[in-house]
Amino acid sequence: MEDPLVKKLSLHGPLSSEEENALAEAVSEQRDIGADEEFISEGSEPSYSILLLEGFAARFKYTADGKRQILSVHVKGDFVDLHSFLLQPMEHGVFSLSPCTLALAPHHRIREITEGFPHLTRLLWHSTLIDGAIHREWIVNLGCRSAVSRVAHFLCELFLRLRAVGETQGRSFRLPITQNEMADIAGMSIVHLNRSVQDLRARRLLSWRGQDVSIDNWDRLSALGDFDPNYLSLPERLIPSGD
Amino acid sequence: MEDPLVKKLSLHGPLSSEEENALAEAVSEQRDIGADEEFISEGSEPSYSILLLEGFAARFKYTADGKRQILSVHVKGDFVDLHSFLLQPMEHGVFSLSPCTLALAPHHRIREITEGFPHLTRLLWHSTLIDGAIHREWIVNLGCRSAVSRVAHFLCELFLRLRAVGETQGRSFRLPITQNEMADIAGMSIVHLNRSVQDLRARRLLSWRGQDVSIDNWDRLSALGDFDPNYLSLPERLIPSGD
DNA sequence: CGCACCTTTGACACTTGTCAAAACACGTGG
DNA sequence: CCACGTGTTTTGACAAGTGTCAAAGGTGCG
Repeated sequence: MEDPLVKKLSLHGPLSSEEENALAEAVSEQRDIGADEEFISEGSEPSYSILLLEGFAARFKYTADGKRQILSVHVKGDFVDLHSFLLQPMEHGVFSLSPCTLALAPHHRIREITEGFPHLTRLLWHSTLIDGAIHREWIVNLGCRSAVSRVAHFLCELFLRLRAVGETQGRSFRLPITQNEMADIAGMSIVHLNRSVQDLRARRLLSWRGQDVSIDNWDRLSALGDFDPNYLSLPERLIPSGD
Repeated sequence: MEDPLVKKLSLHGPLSSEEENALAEAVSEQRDIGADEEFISEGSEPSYSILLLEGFAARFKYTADGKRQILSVHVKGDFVDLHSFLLQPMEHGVFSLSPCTLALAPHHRIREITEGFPHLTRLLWHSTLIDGAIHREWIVNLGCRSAVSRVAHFLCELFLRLRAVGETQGRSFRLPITQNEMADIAGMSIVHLNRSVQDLRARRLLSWRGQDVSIDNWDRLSALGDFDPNYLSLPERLIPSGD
């Protein structure tokens, strides 16, 4: 199937046709939205989880003094809030970084999966665990690494995750986020982020103009970002070697 | 029952006696260890998950240049690595902050639960989702908050989590961690951490001598730490009001 | 063509890290 | 019971990293 969710879950083992059906039936309606729309709000209690079919989205949270932290960035095939099935109310919001196509998976359908499809349930659970592993890596990123390293690390991560869903061309990909948003990802001011990006350009590790990012030297960029892809649980073949 | 896991999972709804039995049978052997032992290593592929029956433990990860980040702190009743059931190999280590009593839950037993006990499966899944919510809050902590706030926030969190398992006395609790470890939690140097703690003391929000912590003014400490307990999914009655 | 938003620059303040040493606490052996 | 040694906490002085403010350039779209 061309279903991006099926494609993603079966990365870690094949699905039976009953399971594929159950997944297909889990998704009810589909919705298109523009860029920069907050489509899930902190404090809400959604009755469905949202799967990203197209575009980029991000989880976020504001502090009392108005600073925004981006908690995760999501791409095609990601559930942006599968955890809302069991964890209510939402303790963060979700907004679109670009125009997006969303698919809604009502919680009662997911519940039915947990009642009748143990293997599929484990796969869904697994996908939330990878979320957790990525969170942990971000904690290291924010807690231990310098500004330039944080940016490098994030770009390496996103490159691989986009590659896993076929959204890269060679060492390039489309990244529809502003430097303001990137600053909220990397936990720094926009001015300092800008200087960090320029640093990466000056080192000839990266090109980034508008929405087009190109990694000019994977080995040095990933070394600078202290990037070890293990936490993403991706197949070996997706990880660049050499260059 | 006095089983801390049962106690914790049933915070979010009662367990049937079949479910309690299945849980009791999921735990095979029990083990005591000393302080400061790395009992799960990064890269290992454990065949069981570990439940903390007594003591304090922490997940951690080292960067290439030797900095350690603590990813989470665990207390009585926590699974320190339930995710290792589905996520292998470990992308972080786990070590004891104090002497601990551990219970081992072989993965094949957990798998049996997922085959026959959907409700219990959802509860276990739920507990890993709370882990994720805590990770997200730590991301905000490291990304957005000042040094003093980060420390205040962590202490508020731990106080409530300890309270939920009956490990507090009034506004006090035992915290068997060194300032070195606290620095690796809050993502800062030990010197700066020490000055932040002294700042909290000078403001009369906190007493912390040796392993004894006492929160002297909950309202002001939680305000300073920008602490909103929602993400912990704890019952309302555990949250202090006034003072 | 002009407006709105995004990126880039410069100057400066402030937070946090580093290094090195002193003070303190605690457990062990004499 | 005291002396000693090890690890932890605390200090001081200074360096480095990052944030803030304000303004100038760019870019793309209506």
